[in-house]
Amino acid sequence: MALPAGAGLVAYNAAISRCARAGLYPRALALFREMRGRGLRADEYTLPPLLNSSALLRAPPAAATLHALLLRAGLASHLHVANALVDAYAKLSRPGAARAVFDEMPRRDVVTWTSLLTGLARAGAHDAAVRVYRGMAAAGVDPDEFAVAGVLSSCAGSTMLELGRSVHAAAVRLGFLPFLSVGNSLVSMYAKTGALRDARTVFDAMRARCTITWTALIVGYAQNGRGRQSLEIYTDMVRSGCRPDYVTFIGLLFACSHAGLVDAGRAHFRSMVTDYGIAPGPDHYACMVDLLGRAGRLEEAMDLLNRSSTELDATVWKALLGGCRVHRNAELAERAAEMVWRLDPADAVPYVMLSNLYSRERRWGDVARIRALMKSRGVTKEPGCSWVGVNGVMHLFHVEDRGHPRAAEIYRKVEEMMERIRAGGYVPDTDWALQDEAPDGRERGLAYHSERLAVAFGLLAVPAAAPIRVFKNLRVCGDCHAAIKMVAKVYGREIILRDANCFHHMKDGACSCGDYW
DNA sequence: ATAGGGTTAG
Repeated sequence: MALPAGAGLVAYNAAISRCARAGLYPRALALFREMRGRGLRADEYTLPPLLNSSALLRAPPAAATLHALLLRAGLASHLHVANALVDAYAKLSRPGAARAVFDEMPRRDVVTWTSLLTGLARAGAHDAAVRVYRGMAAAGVDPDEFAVAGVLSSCAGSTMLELGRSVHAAAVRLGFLPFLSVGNSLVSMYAKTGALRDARTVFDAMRARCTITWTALIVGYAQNGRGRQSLEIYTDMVRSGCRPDYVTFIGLLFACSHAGLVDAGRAHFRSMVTDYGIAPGPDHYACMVDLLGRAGRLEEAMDLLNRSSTELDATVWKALLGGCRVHRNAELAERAAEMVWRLDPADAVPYVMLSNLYSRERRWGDVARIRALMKSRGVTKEPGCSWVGVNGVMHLFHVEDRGHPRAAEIYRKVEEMMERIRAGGYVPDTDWALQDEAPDGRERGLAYHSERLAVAFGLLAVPAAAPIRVFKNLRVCGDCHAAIKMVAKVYGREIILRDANCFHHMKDGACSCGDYW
């Protein structure tokens, strides 16, 4: 089929490797079948590019077959083969399998550790990834620039600013700053942990920048409520001769969306296609729908979707659902929810969104109906939790959580907070009571949502001069948003709340998100 | 002839 009849093992290995490098993964696997058909056995040079190809093709069966084959061939203890296997499982989002291979290895090097680390990070297991980074150091393996870039990404993902700073210091010491990947992940880490000024400082100090660097900064500014500056940075990027890519436009449209810049968003969407030849993907449509939906242009959003040529995914419809919720369009919301249910039946978001919408409309019968539907379909919502870092220690809170050692004090602080903001004119909005509920499905009051507990603890434990940095795994509840904004004003504190959607820099009673989230 | 990295909305 491809190689001459007498081709030997070395010729096949070389050909397979070339294909894998060139991104011709199916061809690499086909060559392997051909090779086996001719009675040649894979060796330690054959397997790594094959494992890599099957992982990048998202072909778990192929990877599993290769795994079985290398076990039979006695190649499992070969370092490069085992590393490739760890990485393949990591790329296939199977961190458990990657870990199992890792644990069995008689010898590990920095590549082994880094493969596991990035695999965990990719699966969103950032805490585990950080533990791997520490384990590597404990095992006497020095991190290299790959490991540093990877762990910084996990610092960002788990909002560990202090750890991120210490990794930054280590990177300086080890001379890794000139590596683009390290600079890029530093920019992103600082931006994602709300330390935008530090992100900018790193960015300015970088000797070379690439599309990823600029994109990280654009997204960072947008996430921190500085959408207009994101657009200025984009202008600088283009002026500097750097070409935006698919991801850059996601960030850019996201920035337009968060800043409410409808015209700019439309223009950039067009420019992406006409100036850069990038076909809009579902991600871009989701951003555009978000942008138009926020502005109340739900019809235009639907129109855009109807004219789209790509296959739309659940995120697009969830974005539409978000717009419907804000602009209280129940009819369209139901259609959007139907689409999400079709594409991603296990997702709790449409239920929560619809339930919020109905409860704001005081349609309690529909609220009950949605809740029953969710229950009958066995869909469960991820429990909400918030955390706040004090002296490098994360304090985690759930709804009505009394597990913290200082719980009594924290609850007293919440009471005090509520009293003071009521005096300042805050009125509780009980329509949001359904946003966060205990796992047993019982409705709860608003007073002890996890974000309030975390803010109360922040008031107690964070030095007065420092901002209180609170993180939440889901979107902040609307009532908590209003309450915490007022807390920031009444207590004269800066509160930086990062939720699943964006940053909320709250100061003097205002929020950087512009009250849309 | 072989293995690992950084940016990505909701």
